[in-house]
Amino acid sequence: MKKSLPPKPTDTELAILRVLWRLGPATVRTVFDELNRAQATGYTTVLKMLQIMTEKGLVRRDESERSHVYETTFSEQQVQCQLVGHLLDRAFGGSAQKLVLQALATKKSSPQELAEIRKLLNELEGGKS
Amino acid sequence: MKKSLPPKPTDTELAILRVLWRLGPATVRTVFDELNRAQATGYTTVLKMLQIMTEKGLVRRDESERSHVYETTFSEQQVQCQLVGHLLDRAFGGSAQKLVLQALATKKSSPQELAEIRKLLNELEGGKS
DNA sequence: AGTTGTCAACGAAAAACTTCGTACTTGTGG
DNA sequence: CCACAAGTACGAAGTTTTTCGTTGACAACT
Repeated sequence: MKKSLPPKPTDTELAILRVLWRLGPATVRTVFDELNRAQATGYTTVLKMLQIMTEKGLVRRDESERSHVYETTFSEQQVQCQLVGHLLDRAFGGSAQKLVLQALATKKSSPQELAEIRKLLNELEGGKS
Repeated sequence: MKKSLPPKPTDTELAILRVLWRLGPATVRTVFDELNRAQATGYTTVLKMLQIMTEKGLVRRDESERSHVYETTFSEQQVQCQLVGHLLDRAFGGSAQKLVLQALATKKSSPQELAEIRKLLNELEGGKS
């Protein structure tokens, strides 16, 4: 079974995807309003982006209503996986360890977060078959 | 004290930076040869890229010899930090934890690597001031 | 029927990135 | 001095990404 992988989204596309992940299926108007909380942008710009993203397969469109409703094709995790994989190859020579160390060094994490990571670490080490 | 941060390199630029990190200061010819091991590309293309990267401040150029010698302006770690920070903001809502978990899930790491990570984790938790 | 507001579609322009041909320079060997 | 090899500079074209103005459709309201 062949799994179609998400094309790597650009930064702008990612910003839109993040809105859709947060709000669920939404119209251009909704995405536009939400996006404008953070950054000024034109309505037709968002519309065009969503049209292009539809062509690329990043989102799907329900045209049954006059205002089309867009939803993401891939889960947030799928895309994150894609992006991490890309960065891993391009910048870290494929070493997840280096990336992780860098990430932990880059941004302080709370004790809770560190505990979460430790937990996963235990599973990975312990659950070794 | 103003810290000049590296502009985010594109994928192509990153490929060149990686050669320079690996080999140290090098001429266009050297970078070109090295790059062509993996992917076919033209000599003047590499030259042009290095010229542009010089303008952007990603590399510096020693023109004292006829064949100019290029070297990176920023360390591999500095750029990795920049890229991780970028991805963190754009795709993970700033949560290093999520990125780490994703990275560990994306690619299997060896026990040694996991141990390394655990070590850093201990330092971060223990070295709490 | 006419006006108004909302929407999708389209195309064009701008910006960023990538590639490479061509021209000019300089050093080397004949 | 001439030809050739290796190098840099430059500009142009191709590609991708981003932005937005304009147009036409459609519905609601008067």
